[in-house]
Amino acid sequence: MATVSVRDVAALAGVSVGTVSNVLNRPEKVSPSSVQRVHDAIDKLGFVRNDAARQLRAGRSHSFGLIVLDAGNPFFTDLARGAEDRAAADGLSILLGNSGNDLRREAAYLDLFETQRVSGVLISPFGEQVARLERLRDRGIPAVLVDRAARGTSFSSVSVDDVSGGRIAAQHLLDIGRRRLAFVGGPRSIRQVSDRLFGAHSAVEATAGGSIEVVATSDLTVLEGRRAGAELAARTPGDRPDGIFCANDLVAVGVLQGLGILGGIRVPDEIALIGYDDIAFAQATVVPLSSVRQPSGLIGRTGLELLLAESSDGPPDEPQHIVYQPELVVRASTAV
Amino acid sequence: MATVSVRDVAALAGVSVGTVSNVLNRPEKVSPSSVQRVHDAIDKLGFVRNDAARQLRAGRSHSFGLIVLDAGNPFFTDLARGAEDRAAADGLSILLGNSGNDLRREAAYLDLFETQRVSGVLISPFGEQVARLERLRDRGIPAVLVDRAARGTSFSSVSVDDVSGGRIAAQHLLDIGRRRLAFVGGPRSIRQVSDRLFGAHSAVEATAGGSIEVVATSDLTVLEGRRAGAELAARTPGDRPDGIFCANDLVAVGVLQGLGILGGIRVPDEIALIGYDDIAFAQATVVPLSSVRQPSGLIGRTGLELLLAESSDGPPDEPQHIVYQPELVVRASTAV
DNA sequence: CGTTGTCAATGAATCGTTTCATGCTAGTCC
DNA sequence: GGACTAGCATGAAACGATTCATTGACAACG
Repeated sequence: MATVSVRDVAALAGVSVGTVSNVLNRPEKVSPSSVQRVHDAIDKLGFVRNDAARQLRAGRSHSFGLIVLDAGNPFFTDLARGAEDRAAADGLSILLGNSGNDLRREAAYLDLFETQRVSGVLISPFGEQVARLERLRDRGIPAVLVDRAARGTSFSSVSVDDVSGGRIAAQHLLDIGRRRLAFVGGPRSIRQVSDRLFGAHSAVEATAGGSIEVVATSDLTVLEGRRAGAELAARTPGDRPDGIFCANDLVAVGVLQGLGILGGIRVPDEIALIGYDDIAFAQATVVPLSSVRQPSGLIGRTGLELLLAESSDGPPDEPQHIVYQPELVVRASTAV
Repeated sequence: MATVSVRDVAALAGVSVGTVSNVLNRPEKVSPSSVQRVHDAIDKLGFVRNDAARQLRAGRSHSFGLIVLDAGNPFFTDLARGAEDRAAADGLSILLGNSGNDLRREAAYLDLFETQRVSGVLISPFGEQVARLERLRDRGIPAVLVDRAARGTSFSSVSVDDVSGGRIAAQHLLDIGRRRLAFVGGPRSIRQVSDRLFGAHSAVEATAGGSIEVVATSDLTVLEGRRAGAELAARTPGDRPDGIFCANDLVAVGVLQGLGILGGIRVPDEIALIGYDDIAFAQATVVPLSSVRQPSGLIGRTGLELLLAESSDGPPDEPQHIVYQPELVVRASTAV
C-alpha cells in the first residue's frame, strides 16, 4: 500500500524531483535520456500523479463544474458530453452535478465546486444564483450560463433561440401548405413555451391567410397532449386545424395518440404535426414525428470554451451571449 | 482575489490554526467561546475550505467515483441519485462518469479517479476491468460492481435478479389466465435478455397448459418491437399468443404499436402485454404498459454503503453479492 | 585564454489543511 | 499544599507536486 511519489520516481531514475516534474509537465526542457529513465521508473513503480498536491500548488483544480437541470434529459446529457469532450482535449475534466430542479441541490453543488476550487462553472441555472455566481467570480472562478440567454447579467451565456425555433416549426407547417395552425403547450410561464409560441406567431403573421390558435396545457406531458389531441379530434372537421405545433415532443406524442387512436384522424393527411426537442422517441412513434433539434453538444462545447478563455484571460469587458439556431428535422408527421 | 486560509481565520479569531481546524472537524473538543469566535471569523472572511489541501493531508479524497453505462438511462440516473444521496448524508460526494459503452472512456474515468485518489469506485462495467480494479484495490481504492452479479470475481456487487424478474412477468400473465405466451426480445447474447427469458420459461413450465414461444429481435428497440408486433398480428387468431412478455419497455411499446395500430388487435382483451424496466414512457402509451421495475436508487445506495464499509474496514474476507428483487407494476395492458 | 551564453539539472520553498506531542490552567482529591 | 487530572489550546511537521533561483558543464566567440 506504499504510496509512490515523485520522490521515489526520482530516486529510481537517478534524477532530482524537479526533473521528474519537468518530465511530466514540460518534457521538451529535459534531455531525452532523462525523459527515458524517468518514464521507465514511472512504469516500474506504477506512479500515478496525486491531483490533490498538484491542485494545492496550482491554486486551482483541473476540473470544471457543470450543473444541469435534469441529467435524464437527452438535451443535457448531450450538452455534458460536448463539454466533456472539449475539456478532455486539454486534459481537463468535468464534475457533473444534477440539480434536478432543486434549489438545495443546486446550492450544494456550487458549494462543492467552490471547495474543490474548480477552474470554472457551467450552469443551467434553476434558482436565482447570480449573486452566488458573482461571489465565485470574485474568488477567481468564472461562470457561464447555458440554455439561458443571460442578457442583463454580467455573465456570458450560450443558448438556443427558442423564438427562432418556434418560427421554424410554424414556417415548416406553412411551407407544406397548412394555414389553420394550432399551438399546443403550456403553461406560458415557462420561457421556452412562450418563446416558441411567439416565434410561431411571427411566422403566421407574415403569411397570407395564416392563423394560429392556442390550445393550452397545464404541463408538457404526454397525458396533457393526449387530452388536447382528443379535444381537437372531437371538433367538427371544419373547425379543426390542419397543422399542429407542440411545445415539445412529449406533448406531440400525446397529441398524436389523441388524434389518431382516439379520434381516427390521419396524420399528416388531415393534420400535420410537429414537436420540439427531437427526443429519441420522436422517431419511434407510429407516425414518426417531425421536430426541432437543438445543437446540445455544441452548446456544451462552446460554453466550455468561453470558460477556458475567461479562466486564462480573466473576465471579459463585455459578457458574450452566444445564441445558436435550432434545426428542423422532417419526418413522416409533416411529410406531404 | 486574496485567498483566505485557516491562517487568516485564526488570526482574526485570535486562536491558533489548530483550533480552527478543530472547530471545523471536532467542534466538541473546543470551548464554546472559541467555536463562536472562529465561526464569526469564517463568516466575516468568507472562508471556504480548500479541499485539495485537505485531501493531500488525508491521503484520499472525500469523493467516490461512479461509472455508468448510459447517463441518459433512467435506471442509471436513479442509481446515481441513490448513491449521491447516501454519500451526501456523510458529507461525501460523487464524481459521475458516463462511459457510454465506450472502453476508452471507461478507462479514462478510472485514470481520473485514480489521480483524484477517490475513496472508492462504483462501476457498472462495460469492458473487462477486473485487472484494472484489482490494481486500484492494491492502492487502497475499493470497488463495487453494480448492475452485474460479479460472482467469480473478488469484488462485491449489487444487482437485480433478472431471472426472477422474468419469472414475475410471465407469472403475472399466467395469473390473469393467459396460457399461450410469447417472449419478444433479443439478441440472447445480452445477459439481461437470456436471464429474463429463462425466468419466464421457469414460470411457464410450472403451469399446466402453459407454453411460451420466442420471437427474436435483433435489438431492443421500438422499431424491432413494432416489426415483431406486426408479425404476430398477421397470424391467424388461433396461432396468436394471448400474452406477450417483452425484454424491455421499448420493445413493448413497439409491439403495442404493431398489434394495435397496424393489426387492429385489442390490448389487453385479445393479447395482454408486459414490458420491463418501467421507463417513464410506459405510463404514457395509448394503453399504459405493465412493466417490471428495478429498485435503481436502492442499488446505488447499497453499492455506496458497501464501499463505505470497505473503505473503513478494509477489504472483506468474502465479497458480498447483494441481489435485489424487481417489482411488478400493473397497468392497463394486463388489466383484466 | 577569458568571457559569455545555452542547456540541464538541482533542491529548497511553497501551497492550505490536519495531526499530534506538548504546554498551560484550573479544578479535585487526599 | 502537593499531586493529579481534565480540558483546551498551541504550533511545528507532514502530505506530494511544482516552481524558480542557482549551479554546473560545455561550446562559441572575440
